[in-house]
Amino acid sequence: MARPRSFDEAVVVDAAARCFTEVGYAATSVDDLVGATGLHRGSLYGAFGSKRGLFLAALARCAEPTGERALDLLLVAALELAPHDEEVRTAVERSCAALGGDASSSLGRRLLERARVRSDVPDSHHPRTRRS
Amino acid sequence: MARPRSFDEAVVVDAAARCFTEVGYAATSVDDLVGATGLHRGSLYGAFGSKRGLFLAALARCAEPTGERALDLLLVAALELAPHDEEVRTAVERSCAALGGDASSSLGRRLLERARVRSDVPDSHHPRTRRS
DNA sequence: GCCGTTCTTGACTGATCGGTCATCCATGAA
DNA sequence: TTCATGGATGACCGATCAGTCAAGAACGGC
Repeated sequence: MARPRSFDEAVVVDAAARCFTEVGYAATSVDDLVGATGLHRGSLYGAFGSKRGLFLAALARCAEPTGERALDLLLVAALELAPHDEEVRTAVERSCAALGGDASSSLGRRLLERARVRSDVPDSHHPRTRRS
Repeated sequence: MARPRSFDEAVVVDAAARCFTEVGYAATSVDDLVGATGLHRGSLYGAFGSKRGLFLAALARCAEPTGERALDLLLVAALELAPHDEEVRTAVERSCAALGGDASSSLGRRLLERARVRSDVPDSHHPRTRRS
């Protein structure tokens, strides 16, 4: 009994995740999320409680981080929220464990790739090394 | 001729950098910067033009990134601004070059350290490995 | 039909945002 | 002593922020 939800939670959370990864957590406004998800503020708050709640939902969906987007969300979580948010920190820890021992280098590589910074010497470890 | 500056620009920029690294760029308000630097808004804007200008000044001071704080500022720059800000991207690139070929792993390691995420298995690669 | 429950809608709030500006003040030159 | 210059001050601005809520709508049960 009661009115059913008119949206697919997974689709909404994915749209939100796209926002968060695009410009970061703090720079994403609830109006942005409203626009991206198609939901109205009330529904968004009814379903997720807060901007942070929606972010946590998105983060929970990359417990097994696969693909760039998941890695980007992990970056945002680790840099913007984890240092001052225990719950986010725990979620990040879990995702990193799933990434294996080289989590930090995967994240570092993706960080610079996302920033479009060319600094990772692609196939040699020393600038000195010459390749034909 | 004219009134001399009453503040040391280096000190002000360092104080600002501390803010930015503490909570990130977007989450740092100009009021925070006013509080941390001791300057008034007008002076801050007179000297640096904008919040972004102050950030750029801070970033320029870690062209040779030494220490955690410089690395943290680099992280913030790379994640929050570089993807959509050409000038920041260039500055990050320069600093990364100074970091050498393992810039991405240094940043990745520091990212998780700062987030207080224990995921870098310190002296074994597999969780299976037992330690006495 | 009617009711209880849950979801939807969007107007609304007070707080805070980055940035501006008129006014005042300290200085060195004349 | 007067003046031009540029820094200091803090009140002020419109825009935007995250979050709330009263009203209406869609359902299942009866």
